[in-house]
Parts: sequence; C-alpha cells; structure tokens
Amino acid sequence: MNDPYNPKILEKEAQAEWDEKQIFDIKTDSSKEKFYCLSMFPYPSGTLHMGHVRCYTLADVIARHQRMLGKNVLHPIGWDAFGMPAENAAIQNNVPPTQWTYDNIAIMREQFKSLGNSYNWQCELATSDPKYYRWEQWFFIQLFNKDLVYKKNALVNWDPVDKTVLANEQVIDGRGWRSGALVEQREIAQWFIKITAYADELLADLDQLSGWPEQVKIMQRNWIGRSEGVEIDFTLQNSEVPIQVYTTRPDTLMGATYLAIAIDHPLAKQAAQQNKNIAAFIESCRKTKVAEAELATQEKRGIATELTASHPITNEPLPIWIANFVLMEYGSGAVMSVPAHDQRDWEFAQVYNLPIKQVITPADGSQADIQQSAFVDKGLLINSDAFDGMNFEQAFHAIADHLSQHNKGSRKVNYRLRDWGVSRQRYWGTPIPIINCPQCGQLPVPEDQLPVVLPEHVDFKASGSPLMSNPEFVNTTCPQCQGQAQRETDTFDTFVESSWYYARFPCADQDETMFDERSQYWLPVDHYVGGIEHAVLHLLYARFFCKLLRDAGLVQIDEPFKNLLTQGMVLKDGHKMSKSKGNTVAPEALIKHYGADTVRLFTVFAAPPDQSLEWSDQAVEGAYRFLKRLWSFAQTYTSIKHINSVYKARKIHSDWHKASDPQQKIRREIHLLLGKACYDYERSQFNTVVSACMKLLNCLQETPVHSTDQFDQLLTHEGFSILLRLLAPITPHICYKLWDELNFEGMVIDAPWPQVISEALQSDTVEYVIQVNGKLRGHIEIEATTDDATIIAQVIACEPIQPYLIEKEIVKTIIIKQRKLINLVVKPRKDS
RNA sequence: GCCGGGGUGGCGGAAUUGGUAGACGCGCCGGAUUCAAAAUCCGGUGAUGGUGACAUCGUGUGGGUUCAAGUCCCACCCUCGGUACCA
Repeated sequence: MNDPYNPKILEKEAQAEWDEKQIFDIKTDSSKEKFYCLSMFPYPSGTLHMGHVRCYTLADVIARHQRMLGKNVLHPIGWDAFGMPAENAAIQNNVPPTQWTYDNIAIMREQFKSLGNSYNWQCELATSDPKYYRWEQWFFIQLFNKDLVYKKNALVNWDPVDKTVLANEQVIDGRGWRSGALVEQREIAQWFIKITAYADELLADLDQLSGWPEQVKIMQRNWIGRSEGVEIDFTLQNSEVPIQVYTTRPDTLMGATYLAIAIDHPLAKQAAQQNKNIAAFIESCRKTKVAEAELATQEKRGIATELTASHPITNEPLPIWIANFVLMEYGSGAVMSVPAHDQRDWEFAQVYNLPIKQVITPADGSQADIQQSAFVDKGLLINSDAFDGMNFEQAFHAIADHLSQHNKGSRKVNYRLRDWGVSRQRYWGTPIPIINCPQCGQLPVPEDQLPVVLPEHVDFKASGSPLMSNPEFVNTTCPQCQGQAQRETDTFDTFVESSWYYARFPCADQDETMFDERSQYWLPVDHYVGGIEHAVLHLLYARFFCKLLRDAGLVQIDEPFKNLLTQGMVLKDGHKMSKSKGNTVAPEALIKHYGADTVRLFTVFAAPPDQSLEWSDQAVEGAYRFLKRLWSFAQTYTSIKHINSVYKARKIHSDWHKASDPQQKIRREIHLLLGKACYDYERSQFNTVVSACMKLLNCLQETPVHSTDQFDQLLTHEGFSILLRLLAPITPHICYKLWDELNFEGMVIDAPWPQVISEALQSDTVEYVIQVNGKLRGHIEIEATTDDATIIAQVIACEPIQPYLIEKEIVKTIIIKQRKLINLVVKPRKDS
C-alpha cells in the first residue's frame, strides 16, 4: 500500500482472487432477483479491437452494477464463430478455418480475461461447435415441417472469373475483389424462412419494448414497412393473365400513363426472348451488384416493350416499360406509373417523353406546377371523372370499391420486409440439413442423423462451394427411398446462429434438448449491449427467432431483450477503426502499459455509450492519472484504516448535526454527487458517472489531511466508501484492492450499493438565479421557506440587479421557477 | 436514393429534458518542486473590446415560437451507421 500504483501486479492479484473464490460462477439463488446481462458475442477475428473493448466494458459495468444492487447476475460470453474471414484466411494462408478460428478464440479469451470482465466462463460456447449447431439444424427441420421455410430462386452476385458467389462486401466498384471481373446478377435456388408471416407481430410488439432506444424501434418499424394500399389488375392485351400492381396511392390511378416492370418480371423475361434489344438492356442492367443502395442511386433507365395494358377504369391503353429501378422483391415487381404525382415516375417520363397527366390538385386551392416537378402531396382529385373533388381518403375507398366490384383489384396490406434468405454458398457455416433425392425431392435429414457435421478436410482451391466438391459429404442415401441422394451443400447465413444463442447460454452443456429449465429461468435477457450497426438485421432476426421458438414451445417469452443499449462506433481521426484504414489501436498493448482499469475508465468516460467515441491517447493518460490520484489519496488517508475499524458498524454519527457548516456543505455535496451518479447508472450514462466520481474525489480532498476531528474522519470514511463503490463496476481491480487495504468490510463487489441520505441533502437556503429580460444578472440566497411575494421583494431590492432597473425601466412581468430562477421582464418607460 | 443518429471552446464531452451554456477531463499558459527532466502539486484558460469593474457576441446554416431555445417548430448543409450475402 506504500508502493506507487502498480496495476500490473494489482490486477493479476485481484483476478486470481476472483477466480479462486469463484465469485462469478452461476448460482441459483431464489432469494434474489435474476438479471441476465448479455453483450453481442464477438466474431473471433484475431485479436480484440477497441470496439470490442467498448462493448464488453459497458456490459461488464452493467453486470457488476446490477450485482452490487443485489441481483443474481448471469453474464456469459461466447463466439460467433462461423463467417467469411475464416474461409478467406484458409484460402490465403492454407490454414483450416477450424484451426484459425479456435486459435483466435484462444487469444481473445485471454484478452477478455485480462480486462477483468465478470464472465460466467462455464457458459462459453462457439457456434461452430457441432454441439451448438446441431440444435440449429434440428430447429430448421421443425420449421420445415411446419411449412415455415421454402426454396425459391433469388439473385446473387456472381464472379464470372472465380466462378463464385460474392458477398456485397466483396464487390468493389462493381468488380469481384479478387478477380477484378465485373460482377453479374445470377439467379440461384435458395432457402427462405417466412419472416413475413410474423411481420405484424414483429411490428406490434415493438410497442412493448419500453427499454429499447426509440431510434432502433423506428428503424425496425420502417424496415418492416407496413403499408395499406390496393392491388390492381391491369388486363394485358393478347393475354388472359392480368399484370398485378400494388399502390398506396390508388387516388392517383386516373393519372397512370404507363406501367413499369422489373427486369426479373416474367413478362420482361418473355419480352427478352422475342426482342434482342430488350435482352441486351436486361443484360446490361444485370452488371451491377445486388444491393438496394446500388439500385436506388444508379441512373434510371428503361426500355419500352411491345406490350400494352388496359387501364382498369378507362380501358385506355397503357404502354409497359421495363425499368431498372423497379424491385422484383417488393410487391409484385410491377408498378403503375403516375408521373404527375411521383417524382421518380416524373423523371422517368421526362427522359422517355411519356405523357404526364395531373389528377391531384392542392387542397388549399393553390396551383401545382407539374412542369417543374411531380406534385406528391395528397390533395383533391381532378381530371378523374366520377372521382373528381374527392380527397385522398374518399378517393382511396371509392376507387378501391370500384375496382373490387369490377373484379379488377382489392385492398391489400403490404410489407417492405422480405422473407429471410438463409442459404450461403460457403463452407464455414452450419450445413443446411436437407437431402435432395432425385425421386423424393427435398427431405429433411432424419433427426437421429443430426448433427450434419461440417467435414474438416475440404479443397478451397476448387471452384464453387468447397462442400460441393467433397463427394463424401455430398453423397448420401435418401431417408425415404434409400436411393442415391445428395446433401444440400449450402450453409446457413451466420445471422441464424446469432438469432438464438442468447437462449442457449444458460444450458450450453445440454446434449438432450435445445433448451432446458435453466434457459427458462434466465430468459429474457434483461440488458443487451451491442453496436448500433445491428439495429435492424440482427436484432430483428433475433426477435423473429424468439417468436418461432415460442410457437414451437421451446421458450415462454415473446421478446428476447428487455432493455437494449446500442453503443456507438470507436473512431480515430473521424473514421471507424479498421485494418484497411490502418488506424487501429490494439487494446492489448494499452492494457500492458496502463492496466485494464485505465482502459476501462477511458472507454467509459470518453463518450456517452450510445454515441461514437473518438480515440485519444492523451485522454487515456488522463484516465491513468485519475487512478493514480485515487491511489495516492488512499495512501494519504491510511488513517481511515483505523477509523474504519472504529466506525465499521456506525455509518452515520448521531451527533452529525453538530458538525461545522463547511463539513455539512461537503457532506451535502457528496450526497448530491451520489444521487447524480445513481441516476446516471440507471439511465446508462456512464461517462457522467465517472465525472461525478472525479468531482467526488476533488471534494474529498478538501477535507484537511490527517484531521483528528471526528466529523472530518466521518466524512472521509463515508465519502471514500461511496466513491469506491460507485467506481467498482467501472474500475473493479483498483476498487477491490483499496476496499480491502482500507479495512472496509468484505469485498467491494459484495458491498451494498450506497444510498443517498436525505438528511445530508437538507439545506436552509436556496440559491436563485436572477435574470433581467432572460439575461443572467445575478444570484441571491433566499431562505427555503420564503413565499413568492417576499422572494420578489428581495430580488427587486437586491444589489446586483439595481443597474438594470433604474429610471428607464419598468417591470412588466415576473417569472418564477420555484427553487431555481426568477426572470424580471422589463421595458423602457415611455417618457424616457 | 431511402431509413436512423450526430454537429456545443484548441480536443472529448456536460447541461436531471424549455430556465445560470461550456460541468468533468484532455491540451495549452503561468507558478511551485528539481542540478535538469519526467512525475506530482497550485493557479488560469469560449471569442471580441476594455488597464479595469464590465460590455457585446456565442451551441452546423437560415427563419420561427417563447418572458426564456443547445433543447421546440420549418427549411437546408455537412458527417456517421444501416440498406437484406461484412459481422
């Protein structure tokens, strides 16, 4: 304790002590409320980066805080172990993905341990472990049997040189990242899970997630994109089958001047067979990657077909165009184009000289200039025969009714959300447990043959998926006819594994069932921590899976994550840290140099959790300095070691009211700061918790060193015990050590959370801010019990504001904000 | 393009949600200590004008509401995340 602060030794000792006492082992304790704290498990990419450190520190702060609040805490960690990087490493360095992945896990596990996180290591799991993914395969088969999965064609990025499917990330400026070849869209058969069957529930249940950030809920709502509209049948000349179009603006139907269909629409494909120009156009549109951002920003192009549709009301002929901006995945892959009232249609009509017919006019009687741009607001109908004069609502219903009466359309709820394509043409993932039999079709692998294990030795050099070129894996027998059959060689999207891991942690060792009673006890996750980049995909899939699991009777909850903390990015020089930008900071070196507590303190203090964090070497130094100050302060006050023995049982001295004014003031300040810190813990704003702790230390340092005054000693005792407990979740090692050294009772992590003592906060006077015309002009100390009239009298009489009231000013209004502020609204005298 | 964040001193950020803008920390400046440096400690630090008390301006830009706006409303700019095969 006389030595300088030495985190290297101190932290190792603390961690060894926690290990030895097994304080983070899971305990079933019915006397305590359970609290499941979870951080999004990492992909084992090699070593921890600062983004990891931030996420896992925040989660650890929450877990330790909840534990100190008296809860029984589960705080597991595992590995999202399947993914592309392992496969890439295998190709580049000739290392098997299994080895690469498990080597990385070993490194990162040690790094996690050096951070001192309070994990339940018994729960550790890796998704690449057959013991894990066998339940995923099993569950997929349950979904298959319930008709919740299906196979259909979907587009992928195709590298014509490497002859592989590319991820969007692997397409750089329209070219394959390795071959440099221009990518093409290609249709292949893939498995889908029917998330759209749950669209309504996924949308509705967002309302019950009061512990989620509003922005995440809004993003999910928009992603699901429920809309109410009308599906309209446009009859096709020379065809029995009508072309279906979905619109949310049936009121503009009379202004439709052409139809636009996606390049993948069956009619477009048909047209391409008969017309070389159309075929060439479609071919040229395919030379782009499959990404919404790409489609939405590219130049809008189209080509006319020889097809014509009839307007469902007027029977006017409408030309059909093929356009690169119409999405096959949304609606029916065809839209009615109303250039007067849709900006995209308007621009398209300008380029291709298509007619623009105005049918909506502003409701306020003004004129819309549709020569300049589309008028997209809702308004009153014109040029629409029987519907003229109607507003949006009236027209919506009148036109919808008209169409359904004539069998030409009906009201329809539509979603932007699409079914989840889970097939990946890759090796390092969970094999999809399906057998394709030439006689019997697609059959699930019998449950007693699970898991379908990923073969270890495969050829990464062969084209296509490595599994496809592995005959021992591919060839099997049909479970139905016992004939020759082939296994599915695609693997699952890795989002499938991360959609249910939270429920598996409590029973990771369970080989008999997917989940057991331990999962039921711990679920739902009480606080989930992870990056904002997962706001939609992962968090929506995980919610979806929870509902699938519930409907299969496997869990008893509707939603998996009660509270959500989405942490921001870690940036350096304004950019996301990444190897490619060369701006990474390795946490390992920092931990070696400063210790884990400093790294933890910095990441917590530097920014509010939900916002991006700008890296600063100097601020790390500052965090270190604070811990050194804390350490040397404790050394100065080794006298409280003695006091703590004396005061152990007596937290509050009954004679406290006899303490001096300065002493009372310091104690008041301590408890105000404690209140602030507790409030900020509750709202997960940990950066200001640290700030309050720094102020608290500054405040304690105002008490004379080695004072023999009993009240000074009491202040030091109480203040320091509060400070150590407030800091313990953030910098657990130094707090553990100091608590022990200074003879406080037990371990700090087992100490009761400090409580604000209202008696300490009491004050006889209130300081009011005085404003004149909203500008700060002074302060006044007023007895707390004073009534408003007296307060006003005192304020008007008080010295500092006199210059603002003399002669030319008269008081017009007085605003009083109780216990806070008085604003005198004054104006010049008329005669001055 | 679309959806969602963010923009406050030299820097990270604070402002208990409409009530003292800049807490806390970093950096910088000055001082103490030291042979010297590091470390540590003390003081100062939004801008402009003034010797000074003080005054005026000031939260991305432009408008608006209000006794009072970083906070609410309208329009815009920049930037970050997501955009369904990165995880």
